[in-house]
Amino acid sequence: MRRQQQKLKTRRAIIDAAFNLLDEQRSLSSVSLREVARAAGIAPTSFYRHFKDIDELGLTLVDEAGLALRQLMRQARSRIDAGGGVISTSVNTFMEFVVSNSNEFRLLLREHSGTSPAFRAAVLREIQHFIEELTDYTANHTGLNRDLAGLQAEAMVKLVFSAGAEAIDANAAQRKVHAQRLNQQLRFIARGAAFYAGK
Amino acid sequence: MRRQQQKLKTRRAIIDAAFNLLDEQRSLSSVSLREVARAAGIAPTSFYRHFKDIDELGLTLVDEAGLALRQLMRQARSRIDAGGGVISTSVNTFMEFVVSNSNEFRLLLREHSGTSPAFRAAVLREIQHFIEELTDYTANHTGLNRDLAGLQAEAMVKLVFSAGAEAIDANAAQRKVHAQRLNQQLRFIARGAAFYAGK
DNA sequence: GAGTTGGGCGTACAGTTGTGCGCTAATTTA
DNA sequence: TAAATTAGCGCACAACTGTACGCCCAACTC
Repeated sequence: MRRQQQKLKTRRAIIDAAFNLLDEQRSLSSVSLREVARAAGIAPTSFYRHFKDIDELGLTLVDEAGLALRQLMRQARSRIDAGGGVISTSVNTFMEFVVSNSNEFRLLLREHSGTSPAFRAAVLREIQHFIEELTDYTANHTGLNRDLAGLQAEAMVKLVFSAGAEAIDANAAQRKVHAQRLNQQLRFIARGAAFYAGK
Repeated sequence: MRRQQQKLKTRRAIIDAAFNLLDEQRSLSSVSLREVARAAGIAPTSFYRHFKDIDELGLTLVDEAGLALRQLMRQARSRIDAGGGVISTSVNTFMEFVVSNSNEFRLLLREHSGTSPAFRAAVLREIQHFIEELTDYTANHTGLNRDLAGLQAEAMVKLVFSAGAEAIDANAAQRKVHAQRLNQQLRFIARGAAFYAGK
Protein backbone atom coordinates (compact mmCIF):
# COMPACT_ATOMS: atom_id res chain seq x y z
CA MET A 1 0.00 0.00 0.00
CA ARG A 2 2.93 2.32 0.59
CA ARG A 3 3.57 2.60 -3.10
CA GLN A 4 0.17 3.92 -4.10
CA GLN A 5 0.30 6.49 -1.34
CA GLN A 6 3.65 7.76 -2.54
CA LYS A 7 2.35 7.97 -6.07
CA LEU A 8 -0.70 9.93 -4.98
CA LYS A 9 1.54 12.23 -3.01
CA THR A 10 3.71 12.97 -6.03
CA ARG A 11 0.64 13.47 -8.16
CA ARG A 12 -0.64 15.97 -5.63
CA ALA A 13 2.73 17.72 -5.68
CA ILE A 14 2.48 18.08 -9.45
CA ILE A 15 -1.05 19.46 -9.30
CA ASP A 16 -0.23 21.88 -6.52
CA ALA A 17 2.92 23.01 -8.28
CA ALA A 18 0.92 23.67 -11.43
CA PHE A 19 -1.67 25.71 -9.56
CA ASN A 20 1.04 27.75 -7.91
CA LEU A 21 2.57 28.52 -11.28
CA LEU A 22 -0.74 29.90 -12.52
CA ASP A 23 -0.38 33.38 -11.09
CA GLU A 24 -1.36 36.55 -12.90
CA GLN A 25 1.40 36.16 -15.43
CA ARG A 26 1.10 32.56 -16.54
CA SER A 27 -1.49 30.44 -18.28
CA LEU A 28 -1.71 26.72 -18.79
CA SER A 29 -0.42 26.93 -22.32
CA SER A 30 2.56 29.01 -21.27
CA VAL A 31 3.61 26.65 -18.51
CA SER A 32 6.03 24.01 -19.68
CA LEU A 33 6.19 20.43 -18.55
CA ARG A 34 9.72 20.98 -17.36
CA GLU A 35 8.70 23.95 -15.28
CA VAL A 36 5.97 22.00 -13.55
CA ALA A 37 8.33 19.12 -12.91
CA ARG A 38 10.93 21.49 -11.50
CA ALA A 39 8.38 23.10 -9.17
CA ALA A 40 7.11 19.70 -8.09
CA GLY A 41 10.62 18.52 -7.32
CA ILE A 42 10.77 15.69 -9.80
CA ALA A 43 12.67 14.97 -13.00
CA PRO A 44 10.98 16.06 -16.23
CA THR A 45 10.65 12.51 -17.43
CA SER A 46 8.98 11.40 -14.21
CA PHE A 47 6.04 13.59 -15.12
CA TYR A 48 4.94 10.93 -17.61
CA ARG A 49 4.43 8.41 -14.83
CA HIS A 50 1.41 10.47 -13.78
CA PHE A 51 0.08 12.31 -16.81
CA LYS A 52 0.22 11.51 -20.50
CA ASP A 53 0.40 15.18 -21.41
CA ILE A 54 0.44 18.66 -20.05
CA ASP A 55 -3.08 18.73 -21.44
CA GLU A 56 -4.16 15.85 -19.25
CA LEU A 57 -2.83 17.76 -16.26
CA GLY A 58 -4.76 20.81 -17.45
CA LEU A 59 -8.05 18.95 -17.57
CA THR A 60 -7.43 17.68 -14.07
CA LEU A 61 -6.85 21.23 -12.88
CA VAL A 62 -10.04 22.46 -14.50
CA ASP A 63 -11.98 19.65 -12.86
CA GLU A 64 -10.53 20.44 -9.46
CA ALA A 65 -11.27 24.13 -9.80
CA GLY A 66 -14.81 23.36 -10.93
CA LEU A 67 -15.28 21.09 -7.96
CA ALA A 68 -14.16 23.84 -5.61
CA LEU A 69 -16.68 26.13 -7.26
CA ARG A 70 -19.49 23.66 -6.78
CA GLN A 71 -18.59 23.29 -3.13
CA LEU A 72 -18.79 27.06 -2.88
CA MET A 73 -22.30 26.98 -4.25
CA ARG A 74 -23.46 24.49 -1.66
CA GLN A 75 -21.97 26.65 1.00
CA ALA A 76 -23.78 29.68 -0.39
CA ARG A 77 -27.09 27.86 -0.41
CA SER A 78 -26.71 26.83 3.18
CA ARG A 79 -26.03 30.42 4.17
CA ILE A 80 -29.14 31.58 2.33
CA ASP A 81 -31.25 29.07 4.22
CA ALA A 82 -29.79 30.53 7.38
CA GLY A 83 -31.08 33.96 6.40
CA GLY A 84 -29.96 36.89 4.25
CA GLY A 85 -30.86 37.85 0.71
CA VAL A 86 -30.29 35.34 -2.06
CA ILE A 87 -28.42 37.72 -4.28
CA SER A 88 -26.18 39.47 -1.80
CA THR A 89 -25.30 36.24 -0.03
CA SER A 90 -24.35 34.59 -3.32
CA VAL A 91 -22.32 37.58 -4.44
CA ASN A 92 -20.43 37.72 -1.16
CA THR A 93 -19.69 34.03 -1.22
CA PHE A 94 -18.49 34.23 -4.77
CA MET A 95 -16.21 37.15 -4.06
CA GLU A 96 -14.71 35.25 -1.17
CA PHE A 97 -13.98 32.38 -3.49
CA VAL A 98 -12.31 34.65 -6.01
CA VAL A 99 -10.04 35.99 -3.30
CA SER A 100 -9.19 32.83 -1.43
CA ASN A 101 -8.92 30.56 -4.47
CA SER A 102 -7.65 33.14 -6.90
CA ASN A 103 -5.49 30.78 -8.90
CA GLU A 104 -8.34 28.32 -9.34
CA PHE A 105 -10.66 31.07 -10.51
CA ARG A 106 -8.01 32.52 -12.77
CA LEU A 107 -7.62 29.15 -14.39
CA LEU A 108 -11.32 28.93 -15.20
CA LEU A 109 -11.35 32.51 -16.39
CA ARG A 110 -8.40 32.13 -18.70
CA GLU A 111 -9.14 28.77 -20.16
CA HIS A 112 -12.73 29.82 -20.75
CA SER A 113 -11.43 31.92 -23.61
CA GLY A 114 -8.12 30.14 -24.07
CA THR A 115 -6.54 28.46 -27.03
CA SER A 116 -7.29 24.84 -26.23
CA PRO A 117 -10.70 23.64 -27.43
CA ALA A 118 -10.59 20.82 -24.88
CA PHE A 119 -9.99 23.22 -21.98
CA ARG A 120 -12.63 25.61 -23.25
CA ALA A 121 -15.13 22.78 -23.38
CA ALA A 122 -14.22 21.64 -19.89
CA VAL A 123 -14.69 25.11 -18.42
CA LEU A 124 -17.93 25.52 -20.31
CA ARG A 125 -19.24 22.33 -18.76
CA GLU A 126 -18.52 23.72 -15.32
CA ILE A 127 -20.26 27.00 -16.09
CA GLN A 128 -23.21 25.16 -17.56
CA HIS A 129 -23.44 23.15 -14.36
CA PHE A 130 -23.44 26.41 -12.46
CA ILE A 131 -26.24 27.81 -14.62
CA GLU A 132 -28.38 24.70 -14.33
CA GLU A 133 -28.27 24.63 -10.57
CA LEU A 134 -29.18 28.29 -10.43
CA THR A 135 -32.02 27.69 -12.87
CA ASP A 136 -33.41 24.94 -10.67
CA TYR A 137 -33.12 27.10 -7.61
CA THR A 138 -34.83 30.02 -9.31
CA ALA A 139 -37.62 27.92 -10.74
CA ASN A 140 -38.28 26.41 -7.33
CA HIS A 141 -38.11 29.56 -5.24
CA THR A 142 -39.99 31.89 -7.58
CA GLY A 143 -43.00 31.37 -9.79
CA LEU A 144 -40.83 31.79 -12.93
CA ASN A 145 -41.28 29.22 -15.69
CA ARG A 146 -38.19 27.30 -16.69
CA ASP A 147 -37.48 29.25 -19.88
CA LEU A 148 -37.39 32.57 -18.12
CA ALA A 149 -35.55 31.10 -15.16
CA GLY A 150 -32.92 29.74 -17.53
CA LEU A 151 -32.47 33.06 -19.28
CA GLN A 152 -32.18 34.82 -15.97
CA ALA A 153 -29.73 32.32 -14.53
CA GLU A 154 -27.52 32.45 -17.61
CA ALA A 155 -27.40 36.24 -17.57
CA MET A 156 -26.65 36.28 -13.87
CA VAL A 157 -23.86 33.75 -14.06
CA LYS A 158 -22.24 35.63 -16.90
CA LEU A 159 -22.34 38.87 -14.98
CA VAL A 160 -20.98 37.20 -11.89
CA PHE A 161 -18.05 35.77 -13.80
CA SER A 162 -17.35 39.11 -15.44
CA ALA A 163 -17.35 40.82 -12.08
CA GLY A 164 -15.10 38.12 -10.70
CA ALA A 165 -12.66 38.81 -13.50
CA GLU A 166 -12.43 42.43 -12.42
CA ALA A 167 -12.37 41.66 -8.73
CA ILE A 168 -9.46 39.26 -8.94
CA ASP A 169 -6.96 42.03 -9.60
CA ALA A 170 -8.56 44.52 -7.22
CA ASN A 171 -7.97 45.36 -3.59
CA ALA A 172 -10.57 44.95 -0.84
CA ALA A 173 -12.06 48.42 -1.24
CA GLN A 174 -12.42 48.16 -5.01
CA ARG A 175 -13.84 44.71 -4.60
CA LYS A 176 -16.55 46.05 -2.37
CA VAL A 177 -17.55 48.55 -5.03
CA HIS A 178 -17.61 45.83 -7.67
CA ALA A 179 -19.74 43.67 -5.41
CA GLN A 180 -22.26 46.46 -4.87
CA ARG A 181 -22.52 47.23 -8.56
CA LEU A 182 -22.94 43.55 -9.32
CA ASN A 183 -25.65 43.32 -6.68
CA GLN A 184 -27.63 46.08 -8.31
CA GLN A 185 -27.17 44.67 -11.79
CA LEU A 186 -28.39 41.26 -10.70
CA ARG A 187 -31.45 42.96 -9.27
CA PHE A 188 -32.07 44.57 -12.64
CA ILE A 189 -32.16 41.15 -14.18
CA ALA A 190 -34.37 39.63 -11.49
CA ARG A 191 -36.76 42.55 -11.77
CA GLY A 192 -36.80 42.41 -15.56
CA ALA A 193 -37.40 38.68 -15.63
CA ALA A 194 -40.25 39.07 -13.14
CA PHE A 195 -41.74 41.75 -15.35
CA TYR A 196 -41.69 39.51 -18.42
CA ALA A 197 -43.26 36.75 -16.35
CA GLY A 198 -46.16 39.11 -15.97
CA LYS A 199 -45.60 39.94 -12.34
CA MET B 1 9.50 58.92 -50.47
CA ARG B 2 9.58 55.40 -51.88
CA ARG B 3 11.35 54.15 -48.79
CA GLN B 4 8.69 55.14 -46.26
CA GLN B 5 5.98 53.57 -48.40
CA GLN B 6 7.87 50.30 -48.52
CA LYS B 7 8.37 50.38 -44.79
CA LEU B 8 4.68 50.96 -44.16
CA LYS B 9 3.88 48.12 -46.51
CA THR B 10 6.10 45.71 -44.61
CA ARG B 11 4.67 46.90 -41.32
CA ARG B 12 1.21 46.18 -42.66
CA ALA B 13 2.38 42.73 -43.75
CA ILE B 14 3.56 42.01 -40.22
CA ILE B 15 0.30 43.17 -38.66
CA ASP B 16 -1.82 41.23 -41.12
CA ALA B 17 0.30 38.14 -40.69
CA ALA B 18 -0.10 38.37 -36.91
CA PHE B 19 -3.87 38.69 -37.19
CA ASN B 20 -4.02 35.71 -39.47
CA LEU B 21 -2.06 33.63 -36.98
CA LEU B 22 -4.59 34.41 -34.27
CA ASP B 23 -7.09 31.72 -35.16
CA GLU B 24 -8.91 29.59 -32.63
CA GLN B 25 -5.76 27.79 -31.60
CA ARG B 26 -3.31 30.61 -31.03
CA SER B 27 -2.99 33.55 -28.73
CA LEU B 28 -0.64 36.50 -28.73
CA SER B 29 1.59 35.00 -26.10
CA SER B 30 1.83 31.72 -27.97
CA VAL B 31 2.81 33.30 -31.27
CA SER B 32 6.53 33.65 -31.67
CA LEU B 33 8.37 36.47 -33.29
CA ARG B 34 9.87 34.05 -35.78
CA GLU B 35 6.47 32.73 -36.72
CA VAL B 36 5.15 36.18 -37.43
CA ALA B 37 8.24 37.04 -39.44
CA ARG B 38 7.90 33.82 -41.42
CA ALA B 39 4.23 34.53 -42.17
CA ALA B 40 5.04 38.10 -43.13
CA GLY B 41 7.80 36.94 -45.49
CA ILE B 42 10.69 38.66 -43.76
CA ALA B 43 13.73 37.54 -41.81
CA PRO B 44 13.29 37.24 -38.05
CA THR B 45 15.76 40.00 -37.37
CA SER B 46 14.01 42.38 -39.74
CA PHE B 47 11.09 42.37 -37.36
CA TYR B 48 13.04 44.71 -35.09
CA ARG B 49 13.11 47.40 -37.74
CA HIS B 50 9.38 47.84 -37.11
CA PHE B 51 8.64 46.79 -33.54
CA LYS B 52 10.76 46.74 -30.43
CA ASP B 53 9.01 43.66 -29.12
CA ILE B 54 6.30 41.16 -29.77
CA ASP B 55 4.49 43.08 -27.06
CA GLU B 56 4.64 46.30 -29.01
CA LEU B 57 3.09 44.48 -31.94
CA GLY B 58 0.41 43.15 -29.60
CA LEU B 59 -0.58 46.58 -28.39
CA THR B 60 -0.85 47.73 -31.98
CA LEU B 61 -3.16 44.81 -32.73
CA VAL B 62 -5.37 45.58 -29.74
CA ASP B 63 -5.62 49.19 -30.83
CA GLU B 64 -6.59 48.21 -34.36
CA ALA B 65 -9.20 45.77 -33.15
CA GLY B 66 -10.61 48.35 -30.77
CA LEU B 67 -10.81 50.85 -33.59
CA ALA B 68 -12.75 48.40 -35.71
CA LEU B 69 -15.12 47.91 -32.80
CA ARG B 70 -15.71 51.63 -32.43
CA GLN B 71 -16.44 51.92 -36.12
CA LEU B 72 -18.97 49.15 -35.68
CA MET B 73 -20.67 51.14 -32.96
CA ARG B 74 -21.04 54.20 -35.15
CA GLN B 75 -22.48 52.02 -37.86
CA ALA B 76 -24.97 50.56 -35.37
CA ARG B 77 -26.06 53.99 -34.21
CA SER B 78 -26.68 55.15 -37.74
CA ARG B 79 -28.83 52.11 -38.38
CA ILE B 80 -30.85 52.78 -35.27
CA ASP B 81 -31.57 56.31 -36.42
CA ALA B 82 -32.83 54.80 -39.66
CA GLY B 83 -35.37 52.73 -37.73
CA GLY B 84 -35.43 49.45 -35.84
CA GLY B 85 -35.15 48.74 -32.12
CA VAL B 86 -32.05 49.90 -30.30
CA ILE B 87 -31.34 46.55 -28.73
CA SER B 88 -31.95 44.22 -31.63
CA THR B 89 -30.11 46.45 -34.07
CA SER B 90 -27.10 46.63 -31.80
CA VAL B 91 -27.12 42.91 -31.20
CA ASN B 92 -27.30 42.15 -34.88
CA THR B 93 -24.52 44.54 -35.72
CA PHE B 94 -22.36 43.09 -33.01
CA MET B 95 -22.93 39.56 -34.17
CA GLU B 96 -21.97 40.55 -37.67
CA PHE B 97 -18.75 41.98 -36.34
CA VAL B 98 -17.97 38.82 -34.44
CA VAL B 99 -18.39 36.79 -37.60
CA SER B 100 -16.67 39.00 -40.13
CA ASN B 101 -13.84 40.15 -37.88
CA SER B 102 -13.55 37.00 -35.85
CA ASN B 103 -9.81 37.20 -35.34
CA GLU B 104 -10.02 40.79 -34.12
CA PHE B 105 -12.76 39.89 -31.69
CA ARG B 106 -10.94 36.79 -30.55
CA LEU B 107 -7.92 38.91 -29.79
CA LEU B 108 -9.91 41.24 -27.53
CA LEU B 109 -11.64 38.30 -25.90
CA ARG B 110 -8.46 36.43 -25.12
CA GLU B 111 -6.25 39.24 -24.04
CA HIS B 112 -9.05 40.55 -21.84
CA SER B 113 -8.26 37.67 -19.50
CA GLY B 114 -4.78 36.95 -20.79
CA THR B 115 -1.43 36.81 -19.08
CA SER B 116 -0.04 40.20 -20.05
CA PRO B 117 -1.08 43.04 -17.74
CA ALA B 118 -0.36 45.54 -20.50
CA PHE B 119 -2.65 43.77 -22.95
CA ARG B 120 -5.35 43.35 -20.33
CA ALA B 121 -5.22 47.06 -19.59
CA ALA B 122 -5.39 47.92 -23.28
CA VAL B 123 -8.47 45.75 -23.84
CA LEU B 124 -10.08 47.13 -20.71
CA ARG B 125 -9.66 50.64 -22.04
CA GLU B 126 -11.49 49.65 -25.21
CA ILE B 127 -14.34 48.05 -23.28
CA GLN B 128 -14.57 51.06 -21.00
CA HIS B 129 -14.85 53.24 -24.07
CA PHE B 130 -17.64 51.00 -25.26
CA ILE B 131 -19.47 51.30 -21.93
CA GLU B 132 -19.10 55.07 -21.77
CA GLU B 133 -20.59 55.63 -25.19
CA LEU B 134 -23.49 53.37 -24.37
CA THR B 135 -23.98 55.19 -21.08
CA ASP B 136 -24.16 58.51 -22.89
CA TYR B 137 -26.58 57.14 -25.42
CA THR B 138 -28.81 55.65 -22.71
CA ALA B 139 -28.78 58.78 -20.58
CA ASN B 140 -29.72 60.87 -23.58
CA HIS B 141 -32.41 58.65 -25.06
CA THR B 142 -34.14 57.64 -21.81
CA GLY B 143 -34.87 59.54 -18.64
CA LEU B 144 -32.38 57.40 -16.68
CA ASN B 145 -29.94 59.23 -14.42
CA ARG B 146 -26.27 58.67 -15.12
CA ASP B 147 -25.66 56.24 -12.27
CA LEU B 148 -28.38 53.88 -13.36
CA ALA B 149 -27.47 54.36 -17.01
CA GLY B 150 -23.90 53.42 -16.20
CA LEU B 151 -24.88 50.30 -14.32
CA GLN B 152 -27.17 49.27 -17.14
CA ALA B 153 -24.59 49.94 -19.83
CA GLU B 154 -21.91 48.00 -17.98
CA ALA B 155 -24.17 45.01 -17.49
CA MET B 156 -25.24 45.08 -21.12
CA VAL B 157 -21.74 45.31 -22.52
CA LYS B 158 -20.60 42.43 -20.36
CA LEU B 159 -23.48 40.28 -21.53
CA VAL B 160 -22.85 41.22 -25.13
CA PHE B 161 -19.20 40.24 -24.87
CA SER B 162 -20.09 36.97 -23.19
CA ALA B 163 -22.56 36.16 -25.92
CA GLY B 164 -19.98 37.09 -28.52
CA ALA B 165 -17.59 34.65 -26.95
CA GLU B 166 -20.09 31.87 -27.44
CA ALA B 167 -21.14 32.97 -30.88
CA ILE B 168 -17.64 33.03 -32.30
CA ASP B 169 -17.38 29.26 -32.35
CA ALA B 170 -20.98 28.67 -33.40
CA ASN B 171 -22.64 28.21 -36.77
CA ALA B 172 -25.27 30.54 -38.18
CA ALA B 173 -28.23 28.70 -36.66
CA GLN B 174 -26.72 28.54 -33.19
CA ARG B 175 -25.72 32.15 -33.48
CA LYS B 176 -29.30 33.11 -34.14
CA VAL B 177 -30.38 31.38 -30.95
CA HIS B 178 -27.64 33.11 -28.98
CA ALA B 179 -28.72 36.45 -30.44
CA GLN B 180 -32.32 35.91 -29.43
CA ARG B 181 -31.42 34.90 -25.91
CA LEU B 182 -29.11 37.89 -25.62
CA ASN B 183 -31.90 40.13 -26.86
CA GLN B 184 -34.24 38.94 -24.16
CA GLN B 185 -31.61 39.21 -21.46
CA LEU B 186 -30.78 42.78 -22.44
CA ARG B 187 -34.47 43.57 -22.18
CA PHE B 188 -34.47 42.18 -18.66
CA ILE B 189 -31.78 44.64 -17.76
CA ALA B 190 -33.45 47.59 -19.46
CA ARG B 191 -36.72 46.73 -17.76
CA GLY B 192 -35.09 46.29 -14.38
CA ALA B 193 -33.17 49.54 -14.63
CA ALA B 194 -36.36 51.37 -15.61
CA PHE B 195 -38.07 49.87 -12.59
CA TYR B 196 -35.37 51.07 -10.24
CA ALA B 197 -35.61 54.51 -11.82
CA GLY B 198 -39.17 54.50 -10.58
CA LYS B 199 -40.84 54.15 -13.95
C1' DG C 1 13.92 -15.68 -0.12
C1' DA C 2 13.51 -15.12 -5.31
C1' DG C 3 11.28 -12.66 -8.96
C1' DT C 4 8.47 -8.93 -10.76
C1' DT C 5 6.78 -4.32 -10.94
C1' DG C 6 7.10 0.46 -11.39
C1' DG C 7 8.33 5.40 -9.75
C1' DG C 8 12.10 8.21 -10.40
C1' DC C 9 16.45 9.67 -12.59
C1' DG C 10 20.24 10.96 -15.96
C1' DT C 11 21.58 11.31 -20.50
C1' DA C 12 20.80 12.51 -25.06
C1' DC C 13 18.84 14.65 -29.17
C1' DA C 14 16.54 17.36 -32.44
C1' DG C 15 13.71 21.28 -32.64
C1' DT C 16 12.49 26.02 -31.52
C1' DT C 17 13.09 30.34 -29.49
C1' DG C 18 14.92 35.62 -29.03
C1' DT C 19 18.41 38.45 -30.38
C1' DG C 20 23.40 40.40 -31.21
C1' DC C 21 26.54 41.41 -35.02
C1' DG C 22 28.05 42.77 -39.40
C1' DC C 23 27.06 42.88 -44.31
C1' DT C 24 24.60 44.30 -48.71
C1' DA C 25 22.10 47.12 -51.65
C1' DA C 26 19.12 50.60 -52.53
C1' DT C 27 17.21 55.02 -51.41
C1' DT C 28 17.87 59.60 -49.65
C1' DT C 29 20.59 63.66 -48.78
C1' DA C 30 24.17 67.01 -49.69
C1' DT D 1 28.41 62.41 -58.09
C1' DA D 2 29.88 61.27 -53.45
C1' DA D 3 28.39 60.33 -48.80
C1' DA D 4 25.08 58.90 -45.49
C1' DT D 5 21.15 56.39 -44.08
C1' DT D 6 18.55 52.28 -43.45
C1' DA D 7 15.38 48.07 -44.56
C1' DG D 8 16.41 43.58 -44.81
C1' DC D 9 19.35 39.44 -44.54
C1' DG D 10 22.42 35.50 -42.94
C1' DC D 11 24.94 33.64 -39.42
C1' DA D 12 25.73 32.45 -34.81
C1' DC D 13 24.75 31.40 -30.08
C1' DA D 14 22.92 30.16 -25.74
C1' DA D 15 18.65 28.92 -23.67
C1' DC D 16 14.83 26.23 -23.51
C1' DT D 17 11.55 22.84 -25.04
C1' DG D 18 9.25 17.68 -25.31
C1' DT D 19 10.35 13.17 -25.05
C1' DA D 20 12.85 8.47 -26.19
C1' DC D 21 15.83 5.16 -23.88
C1' DG D 22 17.73 2.54 -20.29
C1' DC D 23 19.24 2.11 -15.55
C1' DC D 24 18.42 1.81 -10.46
C1' DC D 25 16.31 0.33 -6.37
C1' DA D 26 12.47 0.16 -3.20
C1' DA D 27 8.06 -1.93 -2.84
C1' DC D 28 5.27 -5.58 -3.90
C1' DT D 29 3.89 -10.67 -5.11
C1' DC D 30 4.35 -15.38 -4.65
